[in-house]
Amino acid sequence: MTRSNQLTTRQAEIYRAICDSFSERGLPPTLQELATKFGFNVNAAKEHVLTLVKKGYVKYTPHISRGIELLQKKPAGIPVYGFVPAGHPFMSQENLAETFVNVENYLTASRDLFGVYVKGDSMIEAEIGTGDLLFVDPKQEPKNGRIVVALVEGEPTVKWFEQDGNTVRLVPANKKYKPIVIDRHDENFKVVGVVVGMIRALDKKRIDEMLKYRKAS
Amino acid sequence: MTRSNQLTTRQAEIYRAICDSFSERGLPPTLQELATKFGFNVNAAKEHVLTLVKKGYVKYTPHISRGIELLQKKPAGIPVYGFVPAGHPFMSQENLAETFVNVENYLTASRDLFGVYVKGDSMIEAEIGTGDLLFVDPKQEPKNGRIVVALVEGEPTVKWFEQDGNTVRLVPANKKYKPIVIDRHDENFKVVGVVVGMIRALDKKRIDEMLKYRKAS
DNA sequence: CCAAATACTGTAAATTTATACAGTGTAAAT
DNA sequence: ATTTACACTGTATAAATTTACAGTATTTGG
Repeated sequence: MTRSNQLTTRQAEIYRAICDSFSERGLPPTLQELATKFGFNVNAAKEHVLTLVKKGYVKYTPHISRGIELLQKKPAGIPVYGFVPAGHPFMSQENLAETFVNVENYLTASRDLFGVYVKGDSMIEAEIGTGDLLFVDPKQEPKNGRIVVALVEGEPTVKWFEQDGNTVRLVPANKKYKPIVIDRHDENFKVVGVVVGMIRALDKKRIDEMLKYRKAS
Repeated sequence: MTRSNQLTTRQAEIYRAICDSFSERGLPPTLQELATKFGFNVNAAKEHVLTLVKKGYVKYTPHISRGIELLQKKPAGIPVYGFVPAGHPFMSQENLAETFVNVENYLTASRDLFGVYVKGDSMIEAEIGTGDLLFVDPKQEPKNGRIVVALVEGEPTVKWFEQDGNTVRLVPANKKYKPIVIDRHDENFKVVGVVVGMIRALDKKRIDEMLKYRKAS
């Protein structure tokens, strides 16, 4: 048997065409479409697809249209390398990536996850600053010590959550500001959700802002 | 005309089913599949899809199988609300979301973006800690003041990048550690890429670790 | 040299899928 | 009161798609 998962030039062309179909139309191609594109017979297309299956590049569900799935989902995420393993973990074969992330499967959260941008410095001691994008899970129960997004008198805020009986304390992570103390059932108070993650663009602008704060403190 | 892009309960069910098909099988459903799933006629399915098109939820390409595309790519992102607008920006109609993020289009980076997990506390003053996932762009030129991932004698590290002529200083964001000073052309030195972003899961474990560091400092 | 893998053609049939046109009944809007 | 939107059924047809089976010619590994 030949080196089992090595693609021939032709097979790589077919594989590439399948990937292109996904990125251009969001759909796998039909066998006919492949055949037309390459100017060969439908059966040739099917054989190629079955070969790609055998070599572990795609999945194929028979008896349905467009039953091709990509197994190495490049378009759905970014390769992630574990940190440290000596040598050159980077830049080598793409295959060495441990996992692929996309936001949803990086965070443990319900389907209703949403994001809010942070404005202000009230959570700076929790390493959250202006421009950061917080991921908020509205289905999760707030617990002591978690960071939550709450509406207080119509105003949204991000704070530490602390509850003692019916008294809730919303504590900012910045000594400049005072905690908000409020009754759990207060009409003007509502926890929107629990912050389960954060993403930050580390471009020049963001870095300069970060340094500015560091110098000031 | 009724409030044009408001979905009825039934329509939302159909829309949900289309989304599910994408996330479970990586494929849009055929009209028949929709019909079977809901126990109605193919034509009912088509009408529903056309309604979703009219209301701006999906795109439909006629005459091909599975010609449904999602327009507001829920499975590829998370709705993001701008922070502040008084009232209840959250919890209301999904439509109010300003944008949808996914990692790739949140960050300005080349296609070869990859991720590495952070281990250790050497970048703690730059608000980067153990467990954070850094996004690294290997195509970007390192410039003074940027955070980079470099290989020094085979060991990968995350540091501030400072260059003066041929001398490169890799500065840790933690007073406990000393900068690494090295020649730009040194064989044992290589910049792997520039850190362009970061994502952090803010679960219980991560928060506890953050608090531990805060107390210690 | 021979077997296996590669890369196809060709015809035909079976299925799946989309479309077309004609209806039905209910509820909400004007 | 009437129109419109909604949510369907039913039958029929056409087109797209997959599958099945039978070949051909070339290259590659042992």
